[in-house]
Amino acid sequence: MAINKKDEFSKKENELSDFANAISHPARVAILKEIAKREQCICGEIVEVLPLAQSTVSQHLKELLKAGLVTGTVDGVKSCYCINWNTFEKFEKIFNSFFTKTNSNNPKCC
Amino acid sequence: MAINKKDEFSKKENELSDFANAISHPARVAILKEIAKREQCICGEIVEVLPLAQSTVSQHLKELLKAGLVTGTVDGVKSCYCINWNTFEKFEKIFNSFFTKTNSNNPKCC
DNA sequence: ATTATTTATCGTATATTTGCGATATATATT
DNA sequence: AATATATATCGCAAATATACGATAAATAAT
Repeated sequence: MAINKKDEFSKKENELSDFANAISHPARVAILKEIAKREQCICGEIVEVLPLAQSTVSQHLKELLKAGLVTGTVDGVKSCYCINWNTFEKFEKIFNSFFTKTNSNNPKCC
Repeated sequence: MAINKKDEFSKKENELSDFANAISHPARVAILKEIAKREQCICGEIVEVLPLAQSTVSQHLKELLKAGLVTGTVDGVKSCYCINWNTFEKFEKIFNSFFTKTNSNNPKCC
């Protein structure tokens, strides 16, 4: 883009969009699903399941880490990833506070 | 990207990531917030509030429409937008079914 | 009829994302 | 020590997203 305008928005707006951005690609949804299913997951197991190259999966995992949706620990040569439920809870709270469905069946709505 | 691999993922994974993608920019979060606050919102009122050009806001609204997060009706020269709560409910269901927090305080997790 | 207002669309520039192969790095195995 | 294995990072190409000004289109006001 010409200029990045994200700073012009509030912190909460950015927190919410950052979280959403982390799950805005089906590969990252699939990765989270895989980790959640197994409770914890070795990187290689994710690579096996996904239709993507190892380096690409590694990049997606890095993004999920940066956004705080997963935690990662090194276990020898292997890397173990888990869901960071705290972040999910935080997101749920922010999400609800923003979009409280106060007037869902308002006749004025189009 | 070299090749778009989104087709390789399931329909549900794509539905979830598409919804998340729609709210993955603070401008779109701010737009949704503004509409939710006023129950319904004329395009011009959103443009007034946001730090973006009219054409840019229009583009963001188009994306929100495409993703089904808002509905839009024409009222003379003006355009009226409302939150489509059905989509939000649908998202909530898919989101919960994917990430059921079955083992949140599992000691195995890292 | 002409002009003003409102919003959508087009064209364009730039930034970011996605994806992969190649390579680096770090631990395990022989 | 040499080799194998697992994962992260680098560099690049291509696709998308973001942003704006200019313009089109459609209705309202004069």
